[in-house]
Amino acid sequence: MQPAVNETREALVEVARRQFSERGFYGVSVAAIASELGITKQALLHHFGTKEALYAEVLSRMSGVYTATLRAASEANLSAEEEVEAFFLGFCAHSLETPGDVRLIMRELLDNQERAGTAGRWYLREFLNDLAQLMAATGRWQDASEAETRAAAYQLLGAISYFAISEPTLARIFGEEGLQEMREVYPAILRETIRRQQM
Amino acid sequence: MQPAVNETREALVEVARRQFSERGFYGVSVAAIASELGITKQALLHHFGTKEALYAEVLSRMSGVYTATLRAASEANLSAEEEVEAFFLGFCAHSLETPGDVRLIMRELLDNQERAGTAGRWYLREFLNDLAQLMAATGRWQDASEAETRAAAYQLLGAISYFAISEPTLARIFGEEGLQEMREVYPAILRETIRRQQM
DNA sequence: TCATGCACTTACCAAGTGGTAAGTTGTTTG
DNA sequence: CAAACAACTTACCACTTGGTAAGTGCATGA
Repeated sequence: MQPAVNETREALVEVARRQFSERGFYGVSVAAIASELGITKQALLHHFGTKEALYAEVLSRMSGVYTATLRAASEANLSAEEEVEAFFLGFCAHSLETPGDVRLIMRELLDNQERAGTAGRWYLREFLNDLAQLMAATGRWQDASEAETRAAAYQLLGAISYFAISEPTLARIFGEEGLQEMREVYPAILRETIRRQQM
Repeated sequence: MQPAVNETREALVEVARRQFSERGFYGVSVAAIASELGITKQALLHHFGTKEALYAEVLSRMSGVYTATLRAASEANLSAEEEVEAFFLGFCAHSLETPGDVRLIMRELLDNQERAGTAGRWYLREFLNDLAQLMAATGRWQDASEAETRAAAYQLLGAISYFAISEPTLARIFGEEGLQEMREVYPAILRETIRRQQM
């Protein structure tokens, strides 16, 4: 067994994840990541070889985020409808709580055509298929086409993600208290949308 | 009158808009923008002074995008419900047709806390208020709080935007034909969501 | 004891960054 | 004709970028 996998390496991935989510791949330098831990950039390159490799490592660990909330929603013996609702509300809670994850994924969606192949089409395929399959088990979508089911799922995913990354901007527009109000009502509005979608 | 406002300057803004939307502020160099037009970067700086100023110019011209679709939806004497539906469907069509605009705004949402103040809180405030006001005129939201109405509007805005910027990724996951299917059914699914939201 | 290897450093490097300075055109205008 | 101006150019600048090379110190193990 390997108890302390590698402290510095783990710390680097953690710092990199935060910085990449805040400023994007091009907005972050390896030196900036390393210096936050008080080491030189060459120490970082010693561990990962290239900046791309570090980014890929960060991204690959994100796989868990989506799938974890999907799995968390299917614990009790719920109906498919309840499971779908539980997943999206869980994903919403996670996104508002940890917006960095959503930001990172959003940036990857924006960039991965340019810097293509970094993480391939990654994990998202499996996740989207799982989600579509779950929704297809509900009465509303069992007779719909795959594309329709995916479109419906993607709508909700997008609504949640977009709101999560917009918080700083919304805070500037409506003030901190205005944003807070929106944060509070958002899950209820979302649940309403989900339920109406299932009718 | 000034007929040809300034050809080079206009061309620079156009090229910059495309490049910024594709690679983001940090991913684009002034030299890259200038060289696409066959001029030196100093010619660009002659026109705009700094990279930031050029970016601000690009962003300020984006104001029209949102508000134009809002205004386009309120031409005929439609009910508030129909107007809301017309706006979101129009915005969806525009976003799928011209995803560059949506990408640029999405990048700005992600970055504007870092490079704060570039365009202030910009035009989005006015637009969101107009949209919320329009929705507040419908039966569904006339008794709801401002925060709830805004949350509902932002949901739909997010669903559309997220889908529009995801096209390259979705094409890689589901193939070009899989994406095409989603593109075709998306407006109908969206309209369904809007109508159910209004019930 | 000596060799191996890991984690890390200092010292570089070429390429690229945004930006300044000082012209060089060609056109317009008094 | 001369001054002014816009629209550029070439020549720099200091700085940062990701990455390489060549070590240094230290622990482990034969």
